[in-house]
Amino acid sequence: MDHRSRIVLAATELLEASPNGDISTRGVGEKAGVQQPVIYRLFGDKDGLLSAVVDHGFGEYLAAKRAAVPTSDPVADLRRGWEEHTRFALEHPNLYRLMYTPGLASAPRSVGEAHELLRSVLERVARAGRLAIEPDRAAEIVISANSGVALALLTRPELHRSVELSTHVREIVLAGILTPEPDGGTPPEPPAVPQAANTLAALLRSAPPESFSPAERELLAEWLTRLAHGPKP
Amino acid sequence: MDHRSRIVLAATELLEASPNGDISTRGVGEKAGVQQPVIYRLFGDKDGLLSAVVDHGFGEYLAAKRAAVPTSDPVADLRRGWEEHTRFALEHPNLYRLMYTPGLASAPRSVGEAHELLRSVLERVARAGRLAIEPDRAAEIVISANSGVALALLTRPELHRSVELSTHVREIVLAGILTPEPDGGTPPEPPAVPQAANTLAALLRSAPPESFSPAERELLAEWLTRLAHGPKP
DNA sequence: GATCCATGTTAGCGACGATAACAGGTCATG
DNA sequence: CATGACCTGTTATCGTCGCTAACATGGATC
Repeated sequence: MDHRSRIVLAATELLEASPNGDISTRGVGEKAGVQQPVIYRLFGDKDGLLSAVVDHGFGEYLAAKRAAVPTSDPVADLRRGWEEHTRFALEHPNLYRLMYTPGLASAPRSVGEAHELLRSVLERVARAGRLAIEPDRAAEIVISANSGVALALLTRPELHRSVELSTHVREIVLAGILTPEPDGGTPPEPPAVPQAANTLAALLRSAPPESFSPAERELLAEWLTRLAHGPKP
Repeated sequence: MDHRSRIVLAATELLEASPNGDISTRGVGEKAGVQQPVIYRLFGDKDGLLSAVVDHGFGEYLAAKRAAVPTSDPVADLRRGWEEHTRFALEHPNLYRLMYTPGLASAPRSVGEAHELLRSVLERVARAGRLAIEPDRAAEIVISANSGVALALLTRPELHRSVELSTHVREIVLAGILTPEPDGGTPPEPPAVPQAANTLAALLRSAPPESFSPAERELLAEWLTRLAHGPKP
């Protein structure tokens, strides 16, 4: 196998296994069976190596995404792309941090490609008459929100890496950039129960009703939370 | 001045002036007129020093924010908080990256405080009847989107650090978590507990929640009528 | 006055990113 | 065939980093 490939592979494995998200060129050289200065001859400096690692790992993800994209429903493609983005971040946290966090001098090529891919999907959405704003701006909005959610899930483990938050933000953002779905008849009135339950819950939190025992208050709060979450769960 | 304060101050200045967002304990010691091991005696390790720096810088920002918050319009407060958050990130990129990027072992105290502050604003929004979802979830959504936009502005300078993108995403997110504005001549009367309970009770009568057993529904209805009758039992 | 603890200093360890200087091999050109 | 340019890899080393052990000092406590 190529020296370059062996180095990138070793660096990738070390990076994925690294607890602090960093690697050392010496460690990479040892694992790849190569002396350290070879890395500097091939990649220039450590940033070059990391860029190559990102391009390698994210390139595979991009290839898979590019191969599966052409559905007849561009909005569904957009939703799937968002979810895959989030999943990739959770599965490769160190790699993802290198891509969507300031610090790396030269932004890897893959990030630009991902942006381009998203823009092409949004172009198709626009051609289907479903996009309310220009695709460039929409791409920036989607990327910002999606990477924000992904980084938040990585940074704060108390969110228990739930994907719910990701889909929730996704739907909010899509509702903000898409035109209303052309489904037949009357547009479905948003259910008022969750909002009413939510308002009452907030009021009760600020002024606990004295006519209720603590246990009653707790049970009532639980029920209101359930109602605020909507009819499905 | 205190040794500790001098060190934090020197570290802050070095961090703000650092091109790669990193500092060295030796440089901090030299600038503060203090030997290097003093830093380790006072802060434990480098992460401790950086946490202290973040708590110092962001603490001032939080204090200013906390002092100015209590407006009568919580939604306006929410908008202003978003914009201040974005502005802080653009003005202190290195500090901001330490806070909202995975890597620091112990998340600084300030981040939790900021989250708490946002949640209290959202509680007020909910009590005004303007929040469509529960405040905890809303806080996670707002933080994710806001930090996502801020980090995107920092990471990709081709967005020319425009604040337009920030306000655009802000309005999309707010539209997704707020109830439609009660536009019209009447001032937005904040609903009281009896009224909110009455509204919810009526809604539940017209659409009984399937996730509740008949007995639960009945007890909930009783409680809501009790709340609708006012504080006197 | 002896003791102890908090604080500060000196010196140094091991690991890091990066580079200079050199060695071998390939290949086109004379 | 011989020679020099060139690509590739090695050895050795530099300066810096985070961090710590060992020692020194000063003031409070009993």
